Amino acid sequence: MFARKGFHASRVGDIAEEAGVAHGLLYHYFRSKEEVLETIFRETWGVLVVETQRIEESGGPLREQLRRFACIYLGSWLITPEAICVLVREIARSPDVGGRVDEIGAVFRGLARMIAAAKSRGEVRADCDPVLAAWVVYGSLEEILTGWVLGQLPGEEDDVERAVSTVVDVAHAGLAP
Amino acid sequence: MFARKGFHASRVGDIAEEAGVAHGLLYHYFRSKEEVLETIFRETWGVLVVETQRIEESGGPLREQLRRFACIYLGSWLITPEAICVLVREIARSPDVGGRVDEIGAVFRGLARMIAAAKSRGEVRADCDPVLAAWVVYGSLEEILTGWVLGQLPGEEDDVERAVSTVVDVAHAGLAP
Amino acid sequence: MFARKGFHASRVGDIAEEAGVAHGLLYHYFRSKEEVLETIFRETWGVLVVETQRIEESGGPLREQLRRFACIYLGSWLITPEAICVLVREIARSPDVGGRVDEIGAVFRGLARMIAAAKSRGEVRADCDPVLAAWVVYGSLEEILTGWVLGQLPGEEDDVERAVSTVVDVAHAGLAP
Amino acid sequence: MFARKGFHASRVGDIAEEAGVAHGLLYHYFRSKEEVLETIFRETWGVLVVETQRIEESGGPLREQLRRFACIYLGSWLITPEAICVLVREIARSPDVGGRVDEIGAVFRGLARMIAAAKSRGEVRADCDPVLAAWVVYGSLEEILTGWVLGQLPGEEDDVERAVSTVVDVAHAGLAP
DNA sequence: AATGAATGAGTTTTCATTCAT
DNA sequence: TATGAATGAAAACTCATTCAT
Repeated sequence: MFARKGFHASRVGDIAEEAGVAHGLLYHYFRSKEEVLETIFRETWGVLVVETQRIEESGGPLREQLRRFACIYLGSWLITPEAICVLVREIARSPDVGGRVDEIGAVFRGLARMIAAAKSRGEVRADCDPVLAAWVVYGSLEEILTGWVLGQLPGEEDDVERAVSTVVDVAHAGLAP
Repeated sequence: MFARKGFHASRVGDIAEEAGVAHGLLYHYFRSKEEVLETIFRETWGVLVVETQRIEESGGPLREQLRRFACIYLGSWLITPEAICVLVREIARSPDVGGRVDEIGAVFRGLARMIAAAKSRGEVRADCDPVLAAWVVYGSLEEILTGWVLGQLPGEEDDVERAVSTVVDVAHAGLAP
Repeated sequence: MFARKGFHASRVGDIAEEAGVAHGLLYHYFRSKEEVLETIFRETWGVLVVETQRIEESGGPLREQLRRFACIYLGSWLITPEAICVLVREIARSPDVGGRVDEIGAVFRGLARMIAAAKSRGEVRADCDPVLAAWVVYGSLEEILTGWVLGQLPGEEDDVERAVSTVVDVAHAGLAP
Repeated sequence: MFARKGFHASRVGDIAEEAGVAHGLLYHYFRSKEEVLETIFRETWGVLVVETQRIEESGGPLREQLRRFACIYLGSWLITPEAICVLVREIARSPDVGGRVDEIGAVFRGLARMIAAAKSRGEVRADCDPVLAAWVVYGSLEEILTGWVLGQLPGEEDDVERAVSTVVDVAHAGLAP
């Protein structure tokens, strides 16, 4: 529902109808409509957080890490496009991100640490701020997701692969000394 | 109002109060609350569209064009931060972008044309898709704006300059052959 | 405006626009929108009141009086159809007739007196209540006007003549001893 | 509520209060305030339509049919005076009859057919147009209802009987050859 | 006489949420 | 678990009316 109509335009009744239950029942499982969104966010984003950690911990050359990160991130479009819709449109920049900023930050910080580590290994230019670089890389990925969500960019399986390569190529070459 | 509380949380009465008039008067000048947002979008985005065109037409090396583009785009944060807030949070990815997708697309297409032209001049790698590259570059910029809007990234004058340099460096090096 | 859209659906601005002036000017000539309706009523109805009095005073056989009454009443459709629209739809039975009931009553009482007088001359059945009869006659006329107003009955010039004859014939024969 | 204050002056809250529920509940059962009126109309008018058909089908001399019609019609004043108020004041001639004109027309056409049939049996004058005659008869009835609704005419039980007799006498004698 | 910006009371309608069953 | 009638706060929007100019 949220993916299709957006959070505000989706009525609790719509959600319940989609689920095939009476709307009252929704309140057995969620405290509020907001909590439904919250749940979608946590379930979707949680995966990305965990994967990001795993990538960070597993080490390896930056290029490889970036590739795995981009794969997870952009690849989720093929697995759960509706969740990505909600993430992109309702969460990432909503005026209510407030409460979620920490969990989102976790991914950013992980990415920044990877870049910082790579920098200390000499894989990244000395004049490059890892934090800013993390935002640049993340922004590239999110924008491409947005293009898919809005139907502005073709988002079939091989488009996803091409997008991964493009982002990784640009980011890697862009950061390299 | 929209910058501070978001579109949905802003009541028409709030807007009118901020403007120091009765809420009824708002309907002399705008057909609806939605149209107020629409107007903010057009006035803010229009500038970017025009500037993008100008940059495209003036030619020059890609690096220079990217720098000017990033300056305009990120620089607007220092000039009209509230308009940027609204752009980032209420417009770029709202479920109602629908009607505005064309005007937004104009900037993307301009950027893509610049990259394509540079590619034909040999300034860009042969295996690089200008359209995807445009999304990558644009995403980098918008994400940084988002960081500022959400207060996650310091956005003072010299931060802006650094951001411009970072994005331009990464993009240029990332796209170069 | 009232004839076309009805009192409630007509905005003061519509009326002013139709008149080719700014809506503020309306309040130089009328105290309120309601007073515009009031004025239409008085100007239209006043004629009928006067004519009814004249018919009553001039005497003559009932049939002749009925004919003149029906002519005035139904004939006004050809002269001022819009005023009749307003009369039929906005005034005669509106929940606000309250204040106008007296002026409307004047016509009814005149008609009833004519019938009573005719009865005393032996032109009307002895078991006939002149007041009820007046309502019957008046109702016949108003219903036909209504038919024209609603476009349910053809209301061209000769239809009006036929209607006059029909009502007069039925009423006269219906009341005669 | 509508009978007492009229459609426009009745607020949704009034109706709900009268019904002893919260105003929001009204929208569970009706799509809008307008639909409440619509429902009253259908429920009230439907009875008259059915009865009119029955009278038409049962045949018999015109005088008898007119009497039954008048009884149903005027008699409803004693049974559901409030519904009649609404019918007379809010529906019969409102600027929005538009959508109801067909259902109202059904009664008119039935009445006209009865008169036409009587004419073919020689019970009605040859120069009488059944359609116009139907409007005349119907108008007589509705005007008397209006008199009761507006409190201009006494509407007790025996007044109703007298009114029936008066209308039937006038109509029958008025139409007879 | 004329304008139209400005006012703000008033009204319908929506919809998340509750809760008796 | 499950229902859906019931609630009522909230909000957008309308429009008659005023009044400075």
